Amino acid sequence: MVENMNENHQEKEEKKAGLNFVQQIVADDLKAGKNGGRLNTRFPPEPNGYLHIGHAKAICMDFGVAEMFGGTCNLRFDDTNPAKEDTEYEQSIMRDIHWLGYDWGDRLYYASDYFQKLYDFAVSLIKKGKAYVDDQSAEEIAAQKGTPTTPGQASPYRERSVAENLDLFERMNKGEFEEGSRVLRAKIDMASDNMHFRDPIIYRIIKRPHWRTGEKWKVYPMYDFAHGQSDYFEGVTHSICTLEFVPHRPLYEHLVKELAGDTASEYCPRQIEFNRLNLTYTLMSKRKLLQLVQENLVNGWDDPRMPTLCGLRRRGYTPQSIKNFIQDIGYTKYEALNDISLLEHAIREDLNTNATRVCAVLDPIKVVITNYPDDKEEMLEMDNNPEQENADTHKMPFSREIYIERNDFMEEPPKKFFRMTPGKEVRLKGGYIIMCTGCTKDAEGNVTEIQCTYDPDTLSGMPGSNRKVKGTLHWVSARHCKDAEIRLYDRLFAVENPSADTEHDFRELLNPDSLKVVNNAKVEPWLAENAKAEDKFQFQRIGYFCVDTDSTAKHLVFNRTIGLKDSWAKAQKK
RNA sequence: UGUCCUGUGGUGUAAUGGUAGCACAUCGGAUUCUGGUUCCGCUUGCGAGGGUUCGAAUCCUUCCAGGACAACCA
Repeated sequence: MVENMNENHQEKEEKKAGLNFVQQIVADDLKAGKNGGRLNTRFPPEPNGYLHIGHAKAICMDFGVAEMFGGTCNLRFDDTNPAKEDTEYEQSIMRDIHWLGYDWGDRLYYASDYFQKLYDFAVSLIKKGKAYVDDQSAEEIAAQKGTPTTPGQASPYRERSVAENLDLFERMNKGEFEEGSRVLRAKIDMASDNMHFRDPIIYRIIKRPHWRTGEKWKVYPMYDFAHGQSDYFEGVTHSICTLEFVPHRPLYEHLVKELAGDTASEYCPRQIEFNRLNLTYTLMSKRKLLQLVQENLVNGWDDPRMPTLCGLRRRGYTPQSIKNFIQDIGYTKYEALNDISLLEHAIREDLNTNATRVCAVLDPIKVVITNYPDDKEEMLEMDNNPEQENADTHKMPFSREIYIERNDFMEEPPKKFFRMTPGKEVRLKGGYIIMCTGCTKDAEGNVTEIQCTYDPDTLSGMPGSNRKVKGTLHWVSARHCKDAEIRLYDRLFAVENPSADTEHDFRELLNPDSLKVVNNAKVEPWLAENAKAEDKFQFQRIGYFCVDTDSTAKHLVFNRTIGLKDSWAKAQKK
């Protein structure tokens, strides 16, 4: 009995220890019965751009914590700025969330659905003398705001009468005034230590149709006047966001309390902030990513070099690898810079167990097996995946002439070169052991062809194949192979932390070698029939590759997701 | 020089007053029909000082360092 209790106690301790700080807060709130013991989170993107891996971190938190504790998660489009938003982004956001494997069910919301309620709330604040219309320009208002160390000054319009404020705000929304000529401000405290309390602007005029509400509104609420209230309207209990909103939290709470009034003790949403995702050799700034797209420095939002979810998808990243990576880096309040090798490890790990093995030669050189009959061909059995117990096999043709990788041959090799060189044997993956007998060179001394002989008793699977041979090469049959275009992607930026470099424009820091196109690669013929867009393969001894959306049976296109680790290349660099 | 937040190996992250652990990276070695995978091992850490305590990464305090905040963006 005592032992049991100890075990139970330990289990609880361990469970708590495994939770990140947000999950612990949620667990504590649930245990304390806050908000009736409910858990409701929300993921609130503004539909003004494509989601990137930083958003994936938020999605995994918002949907993940709801999943973990049996709560629900709303998808709410924070569409309070018609100047920047569009349904194109809305659609891509929904697709990417689904791709990651999360679903909001029937809990799809839009801040624009609350425009009337928010307007009414603003009117009620005016009536209570807690909001006023300011006729000053943006510059004047900014000048009066003070600095973090010096208090602000009151606007000359701060003490306008309720009647005048009501009248002006109504007319602002009728379109009687130009954009920028008037704003509605909450009257709070121009001397507050928190800049967000110095009479924040809560409504501005935007005379542009909203993608959902059309011409109905001429005034639109600011983030601070929409977010907390939207959470409140939806019954959100935990409003989880990133660290830059920490200084907004007091205002969030201030306005929610104002809205809830006496009922705030029964239900009140709570904002919790975690660190955003920063990755080496890339950027998360939506503005800068947009610039790369607009200036054609990359080929669109889904360029495989982009940290966007559609880019990562096209690059060959799997949802599971992204989730695993996010799990690995964790959630804290420390603004970390995560090494991209963690992401690379996550996708290698996933693809190692799941990607089908094939042969592809990126830089082909012809090898003639001089003692193999010209009219003969064999279909060899190739393992699809040695990491899986019951993986299938597929056939690959072998014939007298094959291609191997140019750098798998050296006439005068360095030490520990376990590849093809005159007088030495190597094994052809899944095929015969062959011995190099010589090579042909052109006038400049470049090798144009290699000659070998094969040992007929050494086909894979036959008893004679058990001989120890140091090197194993990938290859394709010259007569049967297909041409392919291979896009070799590398890190987008040449420097570890492009955001930290204040001396250079970020565009100067791009990696000039982030894309290399190989047009004359040779791949085994099985791929021509079996490679569909987004399929993932391991090109043996090279790396992981994904069929591009541009690919067709006639013109195969593969994207390199990530290379295999290469300890030989690494050793050569030393 | 205001308010708030944050400092644990190279990077990221555990620890909930009780042996500083894990992952990635690095470097060795073993295995291997992928120089991959797998396996084994090494190196490297609590920002600094003071205090409370039998005992401090953890609590208090001072200092140091980094970051956020002054959009009619979210």
